[in-house]
Amino acid sequence: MKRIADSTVRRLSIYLRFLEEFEGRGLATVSSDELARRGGTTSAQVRKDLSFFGSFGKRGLGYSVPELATSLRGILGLEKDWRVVIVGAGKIGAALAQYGGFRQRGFHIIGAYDTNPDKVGRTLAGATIRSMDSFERDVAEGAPDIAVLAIPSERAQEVLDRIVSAGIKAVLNFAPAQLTAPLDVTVKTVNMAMELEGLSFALTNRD
Amino acid sequence: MKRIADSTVRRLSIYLRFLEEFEGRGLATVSSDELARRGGTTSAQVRKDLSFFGSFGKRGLGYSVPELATSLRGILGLEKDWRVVIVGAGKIGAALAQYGGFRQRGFHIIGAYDTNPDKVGRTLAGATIRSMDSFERDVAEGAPDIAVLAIPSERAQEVLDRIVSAGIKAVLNFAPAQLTAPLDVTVKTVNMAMELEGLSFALTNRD
DNA sequence: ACTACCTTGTGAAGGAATTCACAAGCCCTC
DNA sequence: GAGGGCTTGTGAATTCCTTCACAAGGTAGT
Repeated sequence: MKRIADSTVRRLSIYLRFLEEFEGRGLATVSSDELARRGGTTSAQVRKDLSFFGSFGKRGLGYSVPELATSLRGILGLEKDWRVVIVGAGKIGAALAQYGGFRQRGFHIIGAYDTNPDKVGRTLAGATIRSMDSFERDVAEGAPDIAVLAIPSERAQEVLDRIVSAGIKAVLNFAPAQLTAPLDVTVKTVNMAMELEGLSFALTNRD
Repeated sequence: MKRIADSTVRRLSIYLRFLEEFEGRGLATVSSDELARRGGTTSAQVRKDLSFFGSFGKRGLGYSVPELATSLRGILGLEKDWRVVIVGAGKIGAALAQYGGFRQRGFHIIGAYDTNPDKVGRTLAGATIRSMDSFERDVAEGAPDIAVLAIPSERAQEVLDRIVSAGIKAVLNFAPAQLTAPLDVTVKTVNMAMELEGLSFALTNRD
């Protein structure tokens, strides 16, 4: 398959969110134009995004809401249940663990880790917090698909290396650090400091 | 000034982070190549990014670490102290308020809001949580620059509208919703659900 | 069944961002 | 102070992404 741009995948997420809203309201069909308006893009963009994966609409009519929603869930891999471990049970890790959208979309938290002995043994979103000592063993056994990295940036690369060598191929990183990983491991970084600095830039440099 | 791409601004943030690390280690100069390696980009990209704002290096030598750091702080508007209000004192809002990188980089939380009466009156990161009733009045008085929006998506647009009409020009949104605002208001959205779906896509569609 | 009207799917055009490649400039040594 | 070795700054080339524009195909009404 041709390489799909990151921006395209992000928009598919957005479209799916609207489709689910429409599904809930019982709408039968939707046009690329409606999806575009709600998603802050253009109808041509919507059609082009979808065209990478096939042909889902009916000319003259638009898209069937439930069918397109199902197709998008398939494309995004959301029909599968993903197994997630949270590494770092501090403020951010705990907030994430309790974030409802997680489980709702098929991301199941099967484990949580922290190096702080005070935290080990407590529960977080239904999972018992464990020490990192057992990490590799647990991963071999529980086969998580995704690791959420929520620890201070000083130790982020080091822990990422452990995650990678344990065999996990997808990481959502919240440490404000630029991390390196092999090409077959996908790392997405959510960097609040960077977003704030983007706002600072916008406020400083407007016309 | 020519329009600066979002991606450029994000990279400037990254460069600045490395420069501050180098500053701490007492390094005097750095080349575009070193910055590129650490930032996961190319030396040409680094030089091009900087060239939009001026000429900061010495040919044959590289960049003075403290000088470039100062220049970047200036470009990003970080020499100023920004006044931030947090709207929504739930799990995410609370985690954000306590995030250390905030104050450290000159973002000062001057207020917090929640509609839940149980939460009103408690303190969050040194600020007393207030009811939204006084929001407009408080904004007129305290003149915050940035609002952090951490409420459920159903009410996000409505609250954003209040933020906008109160006169705030920069918003960091954590609700998984596509929001619309006037062009002179900058909205950055951090959408965890979208990032997770991006990982799901990557895991599903790899070669 | 014919016509009028929509909306998709997609090559082609256009625009934006990245990478290339090299002249210009600075330092250091001899 | 001339030459060699680096590294910057930047037009030009390239690659990537978005927008345009329209033929193809479907619906609905008569």
